Amino acid sequence: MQSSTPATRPGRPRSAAAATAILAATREALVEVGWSRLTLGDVATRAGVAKTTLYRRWSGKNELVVDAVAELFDELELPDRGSLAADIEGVVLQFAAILARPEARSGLMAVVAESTRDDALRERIRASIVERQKHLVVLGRSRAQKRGELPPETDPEEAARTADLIFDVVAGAVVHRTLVSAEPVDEEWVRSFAGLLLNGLTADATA
Amino acid sequence: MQSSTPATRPGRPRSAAAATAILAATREALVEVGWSRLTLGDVATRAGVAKTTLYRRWSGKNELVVDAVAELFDELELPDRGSLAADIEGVVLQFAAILARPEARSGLMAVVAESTRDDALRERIRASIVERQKHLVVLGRSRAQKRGELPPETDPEEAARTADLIFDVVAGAVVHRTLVSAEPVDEEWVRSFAGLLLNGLTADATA
Amino acid sequence: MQSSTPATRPGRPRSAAAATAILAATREALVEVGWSRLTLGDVATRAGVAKTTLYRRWSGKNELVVDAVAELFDELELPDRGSLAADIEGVVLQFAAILARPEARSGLMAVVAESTRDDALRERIRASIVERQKHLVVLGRSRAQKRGELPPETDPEEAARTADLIFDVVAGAVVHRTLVSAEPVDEEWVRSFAGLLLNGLTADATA
Amino acid sequence: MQSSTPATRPGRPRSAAAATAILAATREALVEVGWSRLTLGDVATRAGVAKTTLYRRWSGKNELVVDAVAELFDELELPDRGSLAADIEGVVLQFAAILARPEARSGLMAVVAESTRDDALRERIRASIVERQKHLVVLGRSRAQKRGELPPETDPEEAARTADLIFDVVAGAVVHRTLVSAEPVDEEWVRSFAGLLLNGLTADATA
DNA sequence: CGTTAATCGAGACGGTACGTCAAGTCTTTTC
DNA sequence: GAAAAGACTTGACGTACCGTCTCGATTAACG
Repeated sequence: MQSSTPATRPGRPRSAAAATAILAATREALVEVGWSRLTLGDVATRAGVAKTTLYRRWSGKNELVVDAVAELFDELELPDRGSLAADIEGVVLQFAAILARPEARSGLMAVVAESTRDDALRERIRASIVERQKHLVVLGRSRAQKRGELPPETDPEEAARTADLIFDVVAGAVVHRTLVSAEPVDEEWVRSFAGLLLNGLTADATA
Repeated sequence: MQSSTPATRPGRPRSAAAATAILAATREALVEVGWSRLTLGDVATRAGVAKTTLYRRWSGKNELVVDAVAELFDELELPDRGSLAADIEGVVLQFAAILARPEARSGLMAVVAESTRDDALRERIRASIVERQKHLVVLGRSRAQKRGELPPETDPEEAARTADLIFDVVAGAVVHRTLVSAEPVDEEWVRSFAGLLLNGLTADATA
Repeated sequence: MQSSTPATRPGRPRSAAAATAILAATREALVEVGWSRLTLGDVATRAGVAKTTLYRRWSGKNELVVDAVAELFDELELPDRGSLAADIEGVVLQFAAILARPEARSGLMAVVAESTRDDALRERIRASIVERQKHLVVLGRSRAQKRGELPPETDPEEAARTADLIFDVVAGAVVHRTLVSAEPVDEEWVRSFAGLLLNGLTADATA
Repeated sequence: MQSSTPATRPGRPRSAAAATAILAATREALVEVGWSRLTLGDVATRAGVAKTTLYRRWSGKNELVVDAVAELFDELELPDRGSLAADIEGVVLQFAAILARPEARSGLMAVVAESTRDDALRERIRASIVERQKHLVVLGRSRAQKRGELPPETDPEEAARTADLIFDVVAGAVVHRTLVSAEPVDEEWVRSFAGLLLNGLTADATA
């Protein structure tokens, strides 16, 4: 039944603590020196681990940082705030808060940049970060539909396309505001943005 | 008065052709090897120039790539297509076409990533790329106002904030769709996105 | 009396075959990759043995190779060819034949080199290789004395010194010819060398 | 006429001081840590030079050590001591004195060992060390011939073969005595050895 | 028309990090 | 308790670029 992961392999098992320490050390190094000056040797030292141990588990800097950053986004959640507008504002603020942390800022765009020439890396980003958070959009919509704020979807394919569009707009806008425009994602901006998005969605539905 | 750019400095003047050749070589290298494998030595060789010459004019890889990529975005323009929706769709498609080119994909996100820890670099990006294209938003809006599609703005400060918001939403969404989701910005997606944006803007205005 | 090899010790007994396999694997590896690229991990793999087993019996590469090479020199013997000249020529040719084998060439000088900074290793080489073959000189001399080719020795201490000298001259000349000058030890050279040595010894004796 | 070595090549010329410092540092390191623990990084540090500078000029540890050791043997000379016996004893003592120095002991046998699997290295050793010192044999012989201690040679090819034989015997015996037998090359041993050699040569000539 | 001074090419330089490899140890389960 | 298996720490490897430097050789404007 569990044959894919044999109960016990021969030889000394991999230290479970090492992975944790390495990812934490990676984030620590991202905070202190940023992506481009981050070296795997330094990460290994910080984690109290040999460089070879690190290379045994990750194929390089890119993959390591994706995993280290992905854990940050697992904090995101969507508490029910009573209205679609409030839910959007809430999750946007959470997202912005994560992006404000230097370990995310430094690493995220860098691996996205690298992924433009590395399909495996892009897939890893998609699987570890993007897809893992996309459920928030689906959850928010279904709540809004229950509340009657949005009409029930008819075509499931169309629904998936819209979810993707919303995700691109929300994530893209917040990232661009934060990293490119370098302006704060404060309550005022979030209200404007959520208003724009909400009107777009509801008007769009009736159009 | 001529102190800012002295008419003639003593000594041999800098070769005008060199700068052009270097920027072209940079884009060529970006296409072939991407950002992370791009080396200034290679760029110099491609440009038929000594490394010294390159360093005399740019302080490093980041600054060089910003300049090389910035030129790409100067192609953007906003021909009058008769309606706000058509104008938005047109410029989004143009923007997506540039982002589809490997010299832009590889370089743009990378320098943005670097800029999270380098204020001078971020300012250079803002000045060379972001601000230089933001006029498109202003131009589009004023056209739409003339056509009566959008109400005239009352508060100029509010107008500037809205222009920034629109820019972040448009640029962010297209970049995210292209580089993170890695899905094509085709006519269907553009229509959906422009619809969302347009409804958001007009409904927002009347709300 | 059985204390040296207790009939049954607790636990799994050491495999007797392992030592043989390891030494053979060492020689095999010496032939294929030479001393400097020989790794204990590779030897263990070739011998079908875990690295741990190897380290349990030898303290390192040097000791292992000394043992592996020493076995080669046990082939040397001194059949009675009827005259001192013929005996010298015979043993020199045998010695040269062993030195011509890659497992000896690669390993022998390397461990000698290491032994210049490792007294224990030098002693191991002396005991395993040098002293074990020095009896050939003594045997050859006593035969020549019986034949009347050499006068009987008077001072046993002087006799030991002369034996050492002969050994150094013979072994040194052959090694130097083979490994440094990289010229073949063919019959012509052996005849010249044996002639030189024989004249030196007999003239020296009468002088 | 001097086109083989162009007067000035383009680019920054190589530092002359670097080569000197590197070879001296190599010998220093040989003394302190020996061959097997000698690392090129350490040599570079000791020489106050970057590792790359070292690799730009030598292809590896072997070649570097050959050059470093070769310089030691340039001290050898053959002052006229009045008789062939005295000349031999003198040069043997000089040779032994060099071999007694740890920088020679550690390095010499090691590169010879390596050369058993590297033809280019063996050739380098031959050219830098062996051939460069072989003239001592030729010089000693011609002096002895002038003195009437040795008959004039008739066949030049035979003369060359004999010179090679003598070199192998002398160098081989001293090296073996010093490094393998690990016994001192003192005046007593040298007298015995020179006697053996001298008798062998003169008797050989009359045989 | 010959200074003069900054440019240009070339390439060596001191560094830093790379990703790999082997050494020798330690921690598992199996025999 | 020895053995096979393999993860572990350590440290050197040889390479690639970095950004700086030192050369001789141009190349203009200025005197």
